[in-house]
Amino acid sequence: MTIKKTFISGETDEALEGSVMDSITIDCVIFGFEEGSLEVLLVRHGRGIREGEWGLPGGWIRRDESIDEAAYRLLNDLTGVKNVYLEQLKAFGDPDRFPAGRVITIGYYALVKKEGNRIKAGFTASEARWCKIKEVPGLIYDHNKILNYALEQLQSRVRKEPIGFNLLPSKFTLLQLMQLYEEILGVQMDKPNFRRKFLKMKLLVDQKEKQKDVSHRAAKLYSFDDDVYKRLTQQGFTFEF
Amino acid sequence: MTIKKTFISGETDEALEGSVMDSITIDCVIFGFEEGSLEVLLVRHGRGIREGEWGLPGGWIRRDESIDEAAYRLLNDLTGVKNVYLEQLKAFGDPDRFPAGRVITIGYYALVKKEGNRIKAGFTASEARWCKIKEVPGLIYDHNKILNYALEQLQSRVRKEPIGFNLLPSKFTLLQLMQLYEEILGVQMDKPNFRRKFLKMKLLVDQKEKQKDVSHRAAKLYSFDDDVYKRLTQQGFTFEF
DNA sequence: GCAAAAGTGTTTTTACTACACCCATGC
DNA sequence: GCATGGGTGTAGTAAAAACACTTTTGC
Repeated sequence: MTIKKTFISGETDEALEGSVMDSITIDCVIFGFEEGSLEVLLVRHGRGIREGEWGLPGGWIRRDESIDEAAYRLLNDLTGVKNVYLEQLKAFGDPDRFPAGRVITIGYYALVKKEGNRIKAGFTASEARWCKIKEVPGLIYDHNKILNYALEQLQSRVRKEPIGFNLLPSKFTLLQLMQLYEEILGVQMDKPNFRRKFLKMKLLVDQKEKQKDVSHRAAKLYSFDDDVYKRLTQQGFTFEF
Repeated sequence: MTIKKTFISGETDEALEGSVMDSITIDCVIFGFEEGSLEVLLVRHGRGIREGEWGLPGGWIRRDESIDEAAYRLLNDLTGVKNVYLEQLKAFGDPDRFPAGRVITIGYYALVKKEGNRIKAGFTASEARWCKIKEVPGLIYDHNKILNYALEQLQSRVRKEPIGFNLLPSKFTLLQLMQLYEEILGVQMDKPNFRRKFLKMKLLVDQKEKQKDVSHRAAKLYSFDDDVYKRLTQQGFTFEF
């Protein structure tokens, strides 16, 4: 049984045949954060029965690249962004998850800064759009299942590793950071307590700058520095929220 | 490129050809706990260049079963035990991880109660043995990498879900439970504080029984009941250690 | 002055830690 | 009696939660 190797990517069958692995794909949950809402990047299905329906961006794995490299390549093709946080979720492989044959997919999730970075959805043949996490429609195949798993993983990770910053602009206020945590974890937090808890970690770098053009007292801007985090980690610090 | 579909399992090539998926395998980290030590089940490699070396048990995925089912089947074939805790880790897919061709493997880890359950290592062609986690030798392919990942996952999970019980006899003492946590997490704990913290959760079922034939005061026996946990969870309880 | 968010101070409650100490059992 | 692990009590410390309050800025 040979499966036509196009379903999301716009590359041609001929270019793919033989150069990629059989029966294994990658699907990627790309998270963004804008105006207080967590969002995910969806693409419209190009061909086949499910044409017009939305799904997660995905593609095939080349024979000479690792699965991490494949995920990174696909992500870069779709969004044009580099240096994003990318991590594997796990493999999804129910026998009937893909109608045209037995295909196992390896799920990934990525966190991207949306500041300025307009996604270049036009790179592939498919249309792409950001969708608020609470408004995600029914997706093709088992993509809702993959998305839910990605959300759980994000909720779990964000409390144990300082990865939330990957969704914020490089300079951000403490309130933005708190709202990000509130949105991801689905909880309400106390502003004063959040400030103290985060500042006590000495993890944030004071940018000696303030917000501009806001109709209230301007907040200090901070940034996250991975070197600072590494230094603290070596001193025995463990991030936990 | 066709890869001979035998490397750990003793099944014949002929029986496998066509019935299983290409280029995707499963490898399973099976944890046990005995005499205060965490152990892992290793099998001796049957054929090929690496003959005689040790590795993780693994096998192929049939075209009509899910990957979870495949892992469960392989686990049952090797150990004979059922109703074990089994969870996927992730996919491992460096291009050169498997010398005879491009094969992606999906890692699983299992927790088994060793009480009485002698493993039936003879079921497959390979020899099998339990190995203390601190004495694991160099393994074939990337199996040490998979094992390390499994250990990290176990350490992470055991603090957030009550899964440690799957490694203990169905009736156990609080000290046994504490030693299990000490061994898995690699820390020393305070006995009185451990007792209180665990008992306060109201998660353990008092078996109204005591140890016998011990040369010290006999300890109460407890058991873990999944229904009790579910009930507590519904009431808003979240396990955390 | 008012609204809106920034930022500080303080009190209360809760959880964690580190011990000291008594209990039961086999040898 | 003593070694071994079972089990309880308690004081001190640190963290988390709740909430009142002051500050800055644009309109």
